[in-house]
Amino acid sequence: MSAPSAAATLPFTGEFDLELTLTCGQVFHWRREGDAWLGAIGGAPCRVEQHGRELTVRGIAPGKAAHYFALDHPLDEIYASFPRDPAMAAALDACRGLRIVRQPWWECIATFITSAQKSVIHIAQISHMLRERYGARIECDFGTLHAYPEPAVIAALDERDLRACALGYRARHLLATARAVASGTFDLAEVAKLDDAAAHAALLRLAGVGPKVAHCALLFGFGRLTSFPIDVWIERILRTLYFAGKRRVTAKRLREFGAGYFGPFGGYAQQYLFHHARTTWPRGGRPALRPRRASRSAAPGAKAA
DNA sequence: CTCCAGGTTCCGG
DNA sequence: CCGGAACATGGA
Repeated sequence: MSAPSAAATLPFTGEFDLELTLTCGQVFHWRREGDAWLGAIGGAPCRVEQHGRELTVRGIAPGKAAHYFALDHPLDEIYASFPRDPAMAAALDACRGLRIVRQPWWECIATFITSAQKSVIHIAQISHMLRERYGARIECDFGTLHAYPEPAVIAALDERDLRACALGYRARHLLATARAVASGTFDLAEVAKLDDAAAHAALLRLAGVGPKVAHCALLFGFGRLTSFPIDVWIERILRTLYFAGKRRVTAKRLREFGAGYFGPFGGYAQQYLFHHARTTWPRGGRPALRPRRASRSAAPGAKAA
């Protein structure tokens, strides 16, 4: 029952960079096929393609795609809210058009539980393996996709099944959280009703969800754009660029700084800083002493409005 | 081989 | 509240 899907054009105001949005480390299952990107949005298939300001989607209702890609986020206002400092300016310059998408709650939480101490590419491998083995198959005219496995499906598995997906010690956490959600002991819809602080506190009750993963879930799943996840990269960035020379900067201090300095859209600022550093700093992490000047500065402006 | 990866949990000061 | 150790696995 896969009728050829019609292509729809998604209008958007401001800037949008599809590739950046899908490869910046907020979501891990999209795959490139030629000029297009294929991925499931919840249980719906999506094929999306961008050529400049022309954004076309197939397989899913245009409105749902627009919501997922957060084409309504006011990027101009968001950028204007960023602090004006050299590090932020460089990150913004490198990441214009990156949007924080609205991931389904469960798959966002589950994915970030599996992300602990894993590289971005490995997180993607785990996500694909879980989807292919246990997720619902989605047949469509541009191929076969896989939804993220429902809580009840994972809840019914054995821990060894999950370890076979390269989850390591995270298997126990994902299993326990899946069971809590599947049984109704933990209600994600209730979390969505809470304010940021209460929602964060509630998520901490889930196995494998600590402060960082809870912030990722709030930012990438629940649309709480102020959430400021602090991972190893952000910690390096803050210590190196914002607390240079200061010794014994406590984790608490970094949290407070991150939650305040970057403003009401701190989550956006965080993602821009994260992606910029991760793609320009050497692995293991310090900025190049002589930051390589952007050799070609023409590209970013070309597709921008 | 060693080091590191979008951390969390548990345990002693 | 803070610092350390254990926890799995694969890529660079």
